[in-house]
Amino acid sequence: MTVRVRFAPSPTGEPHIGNIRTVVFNWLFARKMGGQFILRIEDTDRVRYQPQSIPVIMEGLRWLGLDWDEGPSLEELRRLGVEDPERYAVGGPHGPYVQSERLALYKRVAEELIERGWAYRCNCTPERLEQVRARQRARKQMVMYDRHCRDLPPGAISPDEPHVIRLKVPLTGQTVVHDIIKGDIVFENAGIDDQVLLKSDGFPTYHLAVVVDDHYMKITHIARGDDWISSTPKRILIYRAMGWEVPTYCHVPLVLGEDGRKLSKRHGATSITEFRDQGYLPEALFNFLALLGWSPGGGEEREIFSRKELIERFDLFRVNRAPAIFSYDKLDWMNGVYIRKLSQADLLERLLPFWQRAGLVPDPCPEEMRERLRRIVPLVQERLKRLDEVVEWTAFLFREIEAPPAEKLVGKRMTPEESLAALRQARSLLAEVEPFEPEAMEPPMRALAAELGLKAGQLFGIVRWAVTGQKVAPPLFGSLAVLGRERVLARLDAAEAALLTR
RNA sequence: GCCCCCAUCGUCUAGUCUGGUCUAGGACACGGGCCUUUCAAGCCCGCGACAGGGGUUCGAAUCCCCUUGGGGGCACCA
Repeated sequence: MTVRVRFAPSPTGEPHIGNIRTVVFNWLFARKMGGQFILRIEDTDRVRYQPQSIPVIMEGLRWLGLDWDEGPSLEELRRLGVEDPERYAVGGPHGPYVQSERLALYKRVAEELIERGWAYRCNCTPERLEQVRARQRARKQMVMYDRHCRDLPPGAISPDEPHVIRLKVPLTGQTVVHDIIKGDIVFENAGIDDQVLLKSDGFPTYHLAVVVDDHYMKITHIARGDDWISSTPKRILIYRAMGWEVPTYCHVPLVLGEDGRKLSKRHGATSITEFRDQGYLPEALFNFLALLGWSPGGGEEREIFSRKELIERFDLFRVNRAPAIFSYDKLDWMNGVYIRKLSQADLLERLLPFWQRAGLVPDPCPEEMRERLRRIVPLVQERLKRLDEVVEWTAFLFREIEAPPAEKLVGKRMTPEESLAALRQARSLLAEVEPFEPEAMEPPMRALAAELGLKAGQLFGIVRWAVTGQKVAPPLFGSLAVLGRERVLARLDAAEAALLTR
């Protein structure tokens, strides 16, 4: 039997990185087992429905390299109003892959459940239900439906009047969830609510839709967050009632924020889009996510794995039982590792949009500008943890700077007069040196420092402040060369003036 | 309130199933040093954990029980 897993997002907003981590596990498992990974859109919540989030979800998956083998077809995406539907259309033999297109199927199953004695119609008003719950809360009882309509005679509620269909959960006995990560989990049926399966608007609830779709789409393994554990028995009951085979459950622990609480906005980036816009590389994020709650074991002490290596090593059964905290620090480190591994040409392409968005480089980028960028890349490559940092590292190379305050132009353990003299000497040296390249500049500049009785760092520090306007900057001579002699001399002159008028 | 899950350095984890090789290994972060034109990168060193208590056993991080702590769920949301 071939392994089939799915990601079934609800289009109610941007996918959360914790869910994406679970998607990574699903995808890895499918690829490892030579199975299929299916994308299904669960748009049964018409209240929270946000159609724009559908392409955002798909774009995020694409960006992270999580390709799906079956998913919404061209026609389905068109009907959803997705822009550029050709880009995401996949289709497949078990469609439609959008739940709002499968309503007749859910209704049929719900009616069959009634016929089989496993469900019943209920026309309790939301007001009454709220009263029941309030009373239960006040008495500190378990909050659940009081089964008011459960034993009404058949036909008491007409199929034509507004009503919902509820699951008729056995009053006694136990339901066991066999979970490959947690083991067997036993639930008393008496504690399971008579869940609504079909809403009065004709849409199914998640519990019905997910079972029906997983069954007809032949899903074999369900790996999802363990916040779903307590509702799993309801679904097992539906499988049994319909005589369907129950898939294998793998409840993976949640991803928490750095304060140990459920990861949310206040912890930092939580959606794929944000991670992309902050300059995380998809391959780094993928590597990091794969290792969040799972590790290859076997004495393996590496942390950096290619996509191929992760597929080879991945094992759903080895996923950790305890929840993991998302560490932005470690992700930053790993992203830096991946940035350093990039070829200069590749890094340039990835940096370009960040420069352009900051308005430092025009879009499209002219060829002579590209030539300059090629010389900048090696200056910053080993300093970046995130691509967006390139803007602050290199802005001084693109824009005019303000002359730094005089006190910054005084070298360590030097007087203003000594600094001024050093600046002038450096200026005349840099005015003459030929060619205006690091290899030609550095030796005479070092000689100059020695001549003035200065450490190289003292002299270079003054020039750095004068030319970059910053204490910290990319390597000095590489920066000077990129800037060009003319602008360097102008900035040195401005610095000299600042020092004189202090 | 009820139900469920979980528990190794601050964090991610190896080791747990198949007790001894664990005076518990690696990585991030942190502290120190080397290198060095700043910052990085790199290299070296250091700090740092089996939640607590009972068992079982010759022997427990590993098996069992209790306590504590953390997390999740209890909708005509997913």
